Amino acid sequence: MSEKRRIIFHVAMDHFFTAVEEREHPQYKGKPVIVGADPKKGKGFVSTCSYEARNFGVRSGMSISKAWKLCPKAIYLPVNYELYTKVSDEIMDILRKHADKFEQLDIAEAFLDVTSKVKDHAEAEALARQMKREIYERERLTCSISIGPSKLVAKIASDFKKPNGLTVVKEEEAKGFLAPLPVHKLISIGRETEQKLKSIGIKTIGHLANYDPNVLTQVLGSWGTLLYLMALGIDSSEVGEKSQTKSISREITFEKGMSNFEFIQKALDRLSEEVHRDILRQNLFFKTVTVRFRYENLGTRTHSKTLFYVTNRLQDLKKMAKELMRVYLRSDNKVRLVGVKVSNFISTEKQKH
DNA sequence: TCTGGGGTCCTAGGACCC
DNA sequence: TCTGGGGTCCTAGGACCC
Repeated sequence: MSEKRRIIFHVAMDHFFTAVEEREHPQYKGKPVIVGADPKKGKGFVSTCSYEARNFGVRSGMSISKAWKLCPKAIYLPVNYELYTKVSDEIMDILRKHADKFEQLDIAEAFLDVTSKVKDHAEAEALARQMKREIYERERLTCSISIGPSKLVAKIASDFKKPNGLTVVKEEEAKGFLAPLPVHKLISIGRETEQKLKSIGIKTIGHLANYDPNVLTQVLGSWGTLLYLMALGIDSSEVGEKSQTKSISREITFEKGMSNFEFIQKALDRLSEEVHRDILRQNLFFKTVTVRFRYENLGTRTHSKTLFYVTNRLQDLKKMAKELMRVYLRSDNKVRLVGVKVSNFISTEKQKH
């Protein structure tokens, strides 16, 4: 008996933040809209931009000052997370009810396993269209859906037709579909790995798929094998709800390097308070505290300490952060960034047992 | 080219236990 | 005391993602 082929959807809302803003303010439609940091302050990033803004060369992730240079006439808006989260929750509810298994990736993206809901690709396409229709009717927003045999293929395919796109890649087409694409399209291949692969002559996913996996392992360590499988389109990872929170952190970058001990201490206190609020909200108890310093000349250092008990108390967090700072902070170098992180959680759920 | 901030996962050595 | 092997936890750093 052969395993039933999986049918996986990747759903991505089209330029989500600006689309919501345009819906709320119809007068913005057809104009370049940029959601992100305040360009007057010159610091920070473009979070999302409309297609009209993209025509000026603006991209998400770009520094806001660069966006300002490219398109000073654009409508610049701050990020209204509360609103976007509310809209996102509604959309995710629509998607969830069509899926056997559901996994939200971020505020605007999700994976669905719909294997038992459809009997072939024609039905899968019809389902995708129906979902698009429901989302549009309820929220007046469009999305792009890609259908694939795995999360890997569906996610990569979602770049192909945007906005309001629908892309299908069948299992037998997966290898050929991936082959001509550059390796960085594979998730977890960034700058570093791309360079390493380039140095042994690998530029496309097809090159990777035809390479000797032994050599890949020598160059990249144990996950060379994993990459090789990905290049062949093989990905058996399941669609599933996100696992529990592993860490909570806050950090802040100063305008200039600081050496004033008290100033840094105060910043750490404030960050600890913010982290603590999150801990209470999520009902978590932590064991490990990490502080992070970015120095002007030394790069970034992290220092952590693990308690032999769990706690959720602000005073414990502040005390540990302060201790780590006392022991490790280099007084001979100016600090550009400080951060506080807690991890090693025990949830209250588990504690009941 | 390092612009910010929030995460996840992996590696590797050392401590410690059996 | 170091002879092996295996496992887990702690700490630090790095790559990568959105």
